[in-house]
This record gives sequence, structure tokens and C-alpha cells, in this order.
Amino acid sequence: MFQIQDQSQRPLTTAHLAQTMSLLLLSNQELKDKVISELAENPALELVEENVCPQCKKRLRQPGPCPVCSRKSEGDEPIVFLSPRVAQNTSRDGRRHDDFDPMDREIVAPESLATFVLEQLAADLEPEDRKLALYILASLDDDGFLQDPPAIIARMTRSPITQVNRVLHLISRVDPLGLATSGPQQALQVQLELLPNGGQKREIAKRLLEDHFSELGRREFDKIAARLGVSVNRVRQAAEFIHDNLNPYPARSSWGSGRQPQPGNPEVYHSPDISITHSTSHDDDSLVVEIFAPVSGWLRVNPLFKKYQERQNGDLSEEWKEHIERASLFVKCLQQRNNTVCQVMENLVAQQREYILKGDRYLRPMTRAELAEKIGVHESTISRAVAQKAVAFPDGRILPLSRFFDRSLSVRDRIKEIVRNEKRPLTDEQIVKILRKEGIKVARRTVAKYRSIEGILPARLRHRDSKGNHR
DNA sequence: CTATGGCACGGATT
DNA sequence: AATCCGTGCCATAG
Repeated sequence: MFQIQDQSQRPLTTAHLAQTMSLLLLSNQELKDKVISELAENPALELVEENVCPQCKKRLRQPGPCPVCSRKSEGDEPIVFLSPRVAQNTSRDGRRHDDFDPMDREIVAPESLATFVLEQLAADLEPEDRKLALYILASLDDDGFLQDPPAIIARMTRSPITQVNRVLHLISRVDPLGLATSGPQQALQVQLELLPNGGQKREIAKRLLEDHFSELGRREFDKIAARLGVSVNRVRQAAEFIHDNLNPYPARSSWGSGRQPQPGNPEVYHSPDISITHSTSHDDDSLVVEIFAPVSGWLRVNPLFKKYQERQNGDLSEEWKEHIERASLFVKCLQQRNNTVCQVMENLVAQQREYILKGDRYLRPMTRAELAEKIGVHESTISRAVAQKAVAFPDGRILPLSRFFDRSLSVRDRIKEIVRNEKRPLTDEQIVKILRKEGIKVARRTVAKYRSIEGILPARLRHRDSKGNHR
């Protein structure tokens, strides 16, 4: 059962639903591309770059209705506010503060990555390569990746493809290693290739990157191990090796808004779509949830089109009607997406406050279905909203949003602690007993599985580390 | 004989 | 309908 707020009182079309669904599924990076391509091919869609109300021209700092003229849109045409950070502030009691100003925490603009790279390259570049290198550096996205394949670059610059490849090769091997590759996978591969040592882990790591990248991102070590014919621990070590020594987002390592992958911070495989931080402006312990939007500015149906439509009494060419309809649909779907993500986060933060603040142990198991019912959407909607997105926690960890629905996380964390504090290595059976006393009922076999996931060696091999200290 | 990991099954989740 | 997860049974290593 769907319960959708339709702001302009129009009947919902199946197209609307379909598109809302597909937009929900996208991560920010993907959504950005989507918005850009939509803008490119639909003249009726307009992006107002500034954060200025298109009606009263005042500068705006909040999403939602314009506080000055208090109108949501021109006519009843929807407008969606695409601040780089849409913020909401949830305090302990779960109530929202609306006076939080997202613009107070603007990110410092990154320095020019291009000049930094060019300086290093200067010696190796032929004069005719220079222009090409410039072009390539200019077309990198925020993460330092090249969206277009070399063939396209070659055509755009009218250069031979061999030259393009040569320059790309050079660029990918100077300081932010793996720059100008097509994505995290290739970036990691280049970095691994250039790493001097690594031994056996390196071999496994190489295969992980080549053949099992998506599984690696999902941390399905057991699955990979099975298919590779290696033990889970080996795979786990290789994955650790990758995240300790390599950086999937080269442009973020030296500058930019991203966080550096830090030792002890596993899973830095995504740039966050959402961040949760402590409040700085309020001195209470409220949490600030920021939902990053892909582009900044207002997205709306171009008012000129709208006016023209009125003047013609709706008697427009099919093409124009099509454009206006499509633009309006797109904007509404985006609103829907933002709305859903907001609601989801609001609930998650309220429910899982303990987890966010105190750590894995306090995650309260919750299924997507429960959350769906609470919000009043179909459970598949939640699945889509949660998939493919990453959230940055106050402590700096960047984790997949689906982590909130990991039923076994708290138990695994408890097991980790039990092992850490054990004086003599405990067998799985003994761990089961301890857990049962705390009201956690699990089978012996399950403990073994969790141990494996966490990379804890069996009791036998954990033998005396003098004073019970494990590394 | 005991602790552990592999395989596979069933029920829950997506 | 497909996938994930906890668990039981069994072989094996120590």
C-alpha cells in the first residue's frame, strides 16, 4: 500500500512510481549523472545554480518552502531544493530542530588537483600531450575518475587513441595513484600493481580486485573464498591488505571533502551519501543528519515553458508537452526520493541512537519490513532506499546503510569483546554458555561462523599470548 | 575424544 | 522468486 504525498494534487501515474523507485535505488554519484543527463536532454528542466529562491530572489539556506515569500513553488509547479547538504537535526527525544543551518558547515573548496598533477608530469609530457592531459584532468569527476572511456576522449580531442592511452597511463601513475581511472576497481588495481611488495596476500588481493570486486565491496568473504578455493581467513587478510595500503578514491586521499581511509576504519569503499555528526551549534547531544544531494541549486520546470503553455491555452506541440510533463515528473520523483530518504533516516536515528553513539554492540535488530510499516511504504521501497548507499558516522567510519539491518552485528561485537578479555582461549562452546547467560541464545556452530567473519582464530591457535593480550 | 570447519537444509528476509 | 542466515550433522585434525 502506497501512501504518497502528491504536492500538486495530480493523479499518480505508473511512470511516477516507476521512476521514483529507480531514483531511490541510485547512490548520489549515480543520481548526479542522472540529473545532469536529464538536464541535458530536456530543455524544460532548469537548474538554478544559486541557492536563491526563484521567486523572491532571496538567498536561501533551508530546504522546503521559501521563508521569505513562504511559497513552495511558482504556480503549483514543484521545485526541489538541492542543497549540497540537506540537513535535519534530531535530538534525543527524536524531535527535530529546524533552526539548524546547513550552510554553517560548508566544505572548503579543494585546491586545484590539476596543477598539482601537471607539475609532476611536466618532464614526461611531450608538448602535444600537454593539451590532452589538461583536457583529461578537466573532465575528471569529484572522485578523480574518468567517466568517458578513452575512445570518447580520443574522438573529442581528435587525438589517436594510443596517445590517449599513453597519457592516461602517465597520469594514473603520479602522486594520487590511480587518478583518471574509470572507477575504484581500476584505481585499486593500478595502485596494487605499483606496490613494491606484498607477497602472497598480494596475489589474492589481485584476484579479488579483478574477479570479485563487487563481492569484496559487500564483504562477502566466505562467498569469495568458496569460489577461489582459499580459506576465508586468507581472503579476509587480503581484503585488509587492500584497505590498509590502497585507496579506492585517489582524489580524496590528498584533498577534497572525503575522509582518508584510516587504519582501524575498515570499509571505506564508498563516499558517503549521508552523514551523521554531533551537533556543533547546539551544545546538547543531538545528532545532525545530513543527506547529501548530488548537485546544488534549485531544480524546477523552466517558468518560461510554463508561461508559454498558459499563453497557448495548453495548445502546444507534442514535443513541448512531452518535455514539460517529463520535467515535472522528474522533479516530483526527486522530491519523493528525498522525502523517503529523510523519513528513513529520521526513524533510524531515533531508533538506533545508542548504536550510532556507542558502537556496534547497541544495534537493535530491526528488519526493513518493520521500518517500512512504520513509515507506511512498501518494504521494497526501503530495500531500494537502503541499497547502494553509504553513511558516515560521527566517529568517522563510513559504512553501508544496510548495516543498520545487520541482525547479528551486536552479537558479533560481544564475541569480539569476550575474546579480547579472555584470560585463556575459550572454545566456541564456552562462548555459547557466556552468551546464554546474557540472554543471547545462539548455536555453537553460529559462534564459529561469527568468529570467522570477524577474523578471530580458533581457540586452539589463539594460544597463550603471555598476559592474555592478543595483538 | 574434543574442537572446528564444510556442506547443506529450512525458514526468514528482501 | 531469489537470497541470506542460523543451525544440525558429519568428517577431520589435533
